Amino acid sequence: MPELPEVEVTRMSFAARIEGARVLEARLGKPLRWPLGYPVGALAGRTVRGVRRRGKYLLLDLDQGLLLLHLGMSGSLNFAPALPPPGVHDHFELVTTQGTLRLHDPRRFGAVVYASAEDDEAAQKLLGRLGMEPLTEGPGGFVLAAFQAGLKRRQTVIKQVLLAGDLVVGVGNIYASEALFLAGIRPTVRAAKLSRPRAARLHTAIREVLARAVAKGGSTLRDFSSASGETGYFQLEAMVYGRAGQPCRVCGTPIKMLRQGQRATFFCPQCQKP
DNA sequence: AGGGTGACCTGTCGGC
DNA sequence: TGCCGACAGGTCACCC
Repeated sequence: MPELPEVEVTRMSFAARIEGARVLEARLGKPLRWPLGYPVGALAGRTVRGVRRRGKYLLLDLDQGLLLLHLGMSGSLNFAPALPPPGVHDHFELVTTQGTLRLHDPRRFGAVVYASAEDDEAAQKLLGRLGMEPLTEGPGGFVLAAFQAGLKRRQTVIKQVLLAGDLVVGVGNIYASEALFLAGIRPTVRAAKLSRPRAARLHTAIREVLARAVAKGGSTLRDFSSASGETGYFQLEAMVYGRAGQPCRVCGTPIKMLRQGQRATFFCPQCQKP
């Protein structure tokens, strides 16, 4: 479910409400992708300073240390003054003075990891290799020249480079197909072979696709709901994702599907040039 | 070091 | 209706 837009929408839906809250109790359910790396009981008494996002990770800053949350493939967060009793797929809970934050994650590819600081080993193991933030402007953000240079270095197919997350973060399987469509680039082109203008168009397309999805409230196709429980955001009309065999919304040519690294890729053979 | 593959885990959907 | 395989939004450890 979550790519960058869904994670960002989730963040915005509870960041202000949890800020300043004191942790009363923390609970773990079934194991997630990694252990918390800290005694869960020791989180009681901490104060939540705020919630940031890095790639698809949410960083819950505490007055001492921080929690890194990842939603994996199937995770979602809920934050409310009171929640119903936890279900079988609720695997982490932070009860605070301002409400309870709960992670629901059937597949358990998600994670909650404690780090004493953002630059400590536990945090850097997860954040250390992440690429540029696509929605951040200026130095330290999604710098066009750095993106173009990064692409030049990669012999792999462009779709895989976008998914890898070490050049630019947050582009998942759906938005990778969508961004490449918007840029008119065939997903099978070798990254290094993209001309500078085409790379620039892709740079713009990535920002547009992600920003639009954030503005629409996180639009990934199925069952996304923000941490305030708002659901039903299916507005993103996918141009290509999941539309194999259907006519391209621009030119009418049937959309094609192929598999790259065991993941489905969709493209328009007419609009997207090799 | 970059690139490719399998692994993690559960739910859902389509076909027989 | 029941069963079974394919597939799903992510990413890492591991090989070459």
